[in-house]
Amino acid sequence: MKNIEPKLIELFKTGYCTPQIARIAKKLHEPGTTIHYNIKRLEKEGKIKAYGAVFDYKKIGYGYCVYVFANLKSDKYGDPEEMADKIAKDPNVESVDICSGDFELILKLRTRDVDEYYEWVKKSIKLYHFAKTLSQISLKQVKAEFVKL
Amino acid sequence: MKNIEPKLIELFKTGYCTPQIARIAKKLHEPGTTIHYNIKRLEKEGKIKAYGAVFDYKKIGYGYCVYVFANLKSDKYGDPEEMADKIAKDPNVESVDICSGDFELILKLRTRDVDEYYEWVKKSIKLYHFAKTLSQISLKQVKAEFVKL
DNA sequence: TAAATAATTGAATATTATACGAAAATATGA
DNA sequence: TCATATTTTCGTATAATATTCAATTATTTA
Repeated sequence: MKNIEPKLIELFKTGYCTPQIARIAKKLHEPGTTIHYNIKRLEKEGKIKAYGAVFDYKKIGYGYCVYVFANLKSDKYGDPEEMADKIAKDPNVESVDICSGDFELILKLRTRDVDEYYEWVKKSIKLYHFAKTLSQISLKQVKAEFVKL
Repeated sequence: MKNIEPKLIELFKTGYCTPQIARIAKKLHEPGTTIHYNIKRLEKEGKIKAYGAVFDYKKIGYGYCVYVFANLKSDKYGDPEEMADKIAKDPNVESVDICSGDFELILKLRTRDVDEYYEWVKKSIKLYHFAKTLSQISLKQVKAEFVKL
């Protein structure tokens, strides 16, 4: 068939969704126009970055979830933001945080399985100038993106 | 005024949003009804758990972000899922993962500031039977929930 | 290969978001 | 304090959108 599913999943990761004003209006017992006004303000102020879907990652072939703690090589050590921005573009990376302590970066990574994870690590050591990484594999994802799984 | 904003933020954390079928149809050059059908199937199969918003957490008063690694006390050590489920209900907790290694649990926590974080820790040690915790404070959130911040 | 099941699609309908304007509430400044 | 400006609320009208339905086509199953 047309196999629209993967395209939808890609679009829904960070967008192509919108608030249900009518439902919210009923729920909060306020006029729809008032809800509309308040939402538009939230968006204009930049408080809302995007509307998207939360998936059952196991069911869409991203069941393998790893937290990666990374050190950058000395040439990039002083400027973790440059690498962080580059890593943020990686479609397998759900989150990127810059930290103090033993590691400069904390990543949350989603892949299909161990094999894909291994491929990712090999690629990333070069690409992102990792000096050392420590990984913590999630045995069970109980909650993600504020949604109970 | 009515101060609808906090209510909206609460609703948008895990729901009250919906796909934009018309926009997707245009983007993918497919009929709206086909898009509709495929989305409904994704939902029925449980591949999509929810539609919600991603925020600029700093702007909505949740700018302090901490990764918490936790050990459970011996009485709960053998059954981390029970505690994980309880922690998952915590509105400050964005994610909960059960892990192997030095710590059983990895949490991602969002609070207004250090003070609120400290209050959370004090509460949680008792409430969630933590034996030991290690915290990693995010200095800068570069990406979260697949959205570049 | 026949029958059953699943997926695509257009037309009709129901629902929903949005634009607009008026009124109310709040903030600002002398 | 009062007048004025700005922000927020909200009803009505309209535009846009999702959804239902039924027919057609494609795919799977036996």
